[in-house]
Amino acid sequence: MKIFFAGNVKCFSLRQNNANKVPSFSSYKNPSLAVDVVVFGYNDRTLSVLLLKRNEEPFKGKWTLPGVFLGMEERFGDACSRVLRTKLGMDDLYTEQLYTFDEPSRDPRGRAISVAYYALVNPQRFTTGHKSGDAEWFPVHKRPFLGFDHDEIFTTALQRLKAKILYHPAGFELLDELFTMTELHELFECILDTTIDRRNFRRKILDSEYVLPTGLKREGLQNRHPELYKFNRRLKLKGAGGALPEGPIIN
Amino acid sequence: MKIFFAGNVKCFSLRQNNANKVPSFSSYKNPSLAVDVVVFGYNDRTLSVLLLKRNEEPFKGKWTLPGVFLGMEERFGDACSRVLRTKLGMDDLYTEQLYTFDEPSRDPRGRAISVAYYALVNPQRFTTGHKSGDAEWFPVHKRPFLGFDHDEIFTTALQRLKAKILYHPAGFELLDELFTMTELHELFECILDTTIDRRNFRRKILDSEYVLPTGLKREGLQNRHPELYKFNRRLKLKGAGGALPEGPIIN
DNA sequence: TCAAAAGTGTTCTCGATACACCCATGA
DNA sequence: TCATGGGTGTATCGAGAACACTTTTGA
Repeated sequence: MKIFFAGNVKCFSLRQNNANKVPSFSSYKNPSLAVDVVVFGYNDRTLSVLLLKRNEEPFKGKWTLPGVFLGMEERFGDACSRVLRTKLGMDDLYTEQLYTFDEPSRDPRGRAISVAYYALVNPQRFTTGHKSGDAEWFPVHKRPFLGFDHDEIFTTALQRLKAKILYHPAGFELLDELFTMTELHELFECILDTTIDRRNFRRKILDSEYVLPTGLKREGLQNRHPELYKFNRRLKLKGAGGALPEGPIIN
Repeated sequence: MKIFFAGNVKCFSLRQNNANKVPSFSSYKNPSLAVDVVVFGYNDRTLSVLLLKRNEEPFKGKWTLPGVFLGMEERFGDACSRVLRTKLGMDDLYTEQLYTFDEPSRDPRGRAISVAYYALVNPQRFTTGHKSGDAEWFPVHKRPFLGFDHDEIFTTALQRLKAKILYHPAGFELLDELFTMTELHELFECILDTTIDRRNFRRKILDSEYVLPTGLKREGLQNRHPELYKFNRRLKLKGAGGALPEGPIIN
């Protein structure tokens, strides 16, 4: 076994492999790896985040983001899905890698690196079936202080979400399969924390190809029955490497 | 010592600490951690990337991004700076965390996770003093195929850079302290790989507060001496959490 | 018949685009 | 004096912002 850069312990070591000339790592003395997930939900005209109450030290009794430690053969994205499935009973969510947090003192137990993800979910899809009874939705503006560095992670996620929905049809993941134009409008106003002219918003969305009319109407309300739309999942995204649409969804 | 989630090896373990009730990690059997850096340089109207030729297996003889393994107490951002300083003799560059790459087979030696950064540099600042003689600039459109998953990392970085310079005054880091409007114009055309009307670009930049006139002129050319500008480093960034200016720098 | 929300249309303005022209310099 | 790039001005067009009116529904 050989440690490179003598005098400064590195996060790897090499073993010579006899079969071929490619050496291989011996996994040894590396920081712990974790995934933390900012789960955003939208319901009742409110953007919320799902938090777990810790029942172990450190930060026992504090609210934190759900997370897990990475499996030795596992990918971060899979660990993220595992958090959602195991701890929250959620499947098939929109998820995106956010940022990697590595402040050495972020976990008092020792060096732990967290690759943060965020997920978008329509909470009505998962009203029952939490595996963990300690999970609770908090409106983003009324959330408690979080343990670890999770306040920073959350803030980064919210900032990313705000920037994202302007250029990418991710926001639709927060709504039901069918939704009215007013519901979509309120969602954008809520996430961006601003007001948008209702009529200009409608025209902008309809002129784009993000949304398809269904001919159905939402009934049972006290007023005129609004038309129901659905997200156009066959939309071809243009722009930088197919990652972005041609222009902003709204301004 | 106790391994949680028995039957599925996790990337951490806990030791009870007797002094208080906070357990601590024993660093053990975790994937190797590395930092890889996409160094962008702009010179002679060309955007280039700095690559290193490997003289060890795996990928011996192939070009790769410069990188290092993370020190046990080191932060990724510091490791990134260490790459630039130690391997390339560069200091004080604009750097930004890009993405974390974790494909299990990305390194044939074993599980290795790479947190990728990109850096912007004016190559003329570092024409001499490479610590490594195997470093070479390649125009981004004439680069060779890279070892490991570094083609994917590079592509992600270029995509990010293109999106970034539209909304954030990062591009200035690629130019000299003083630059002409034409040089700035050519930089944007080069990175975005498009043509921009020279006169509209000038007005847009001057109407913004990204650039300050110096009263100096670039002399020694064969034509009219163009005015020199400098980047306005006291610019207050507005928008989402101070991360973004009010609107796009150009469209 | 009335309140409340949904749906449609019009005007105005500002910024982006597409241009043409003059100026300064060294060869 | 001329080629070359630098600097300035202007007309046009379209998208976005501001805003008013009609329609549908249940109470």
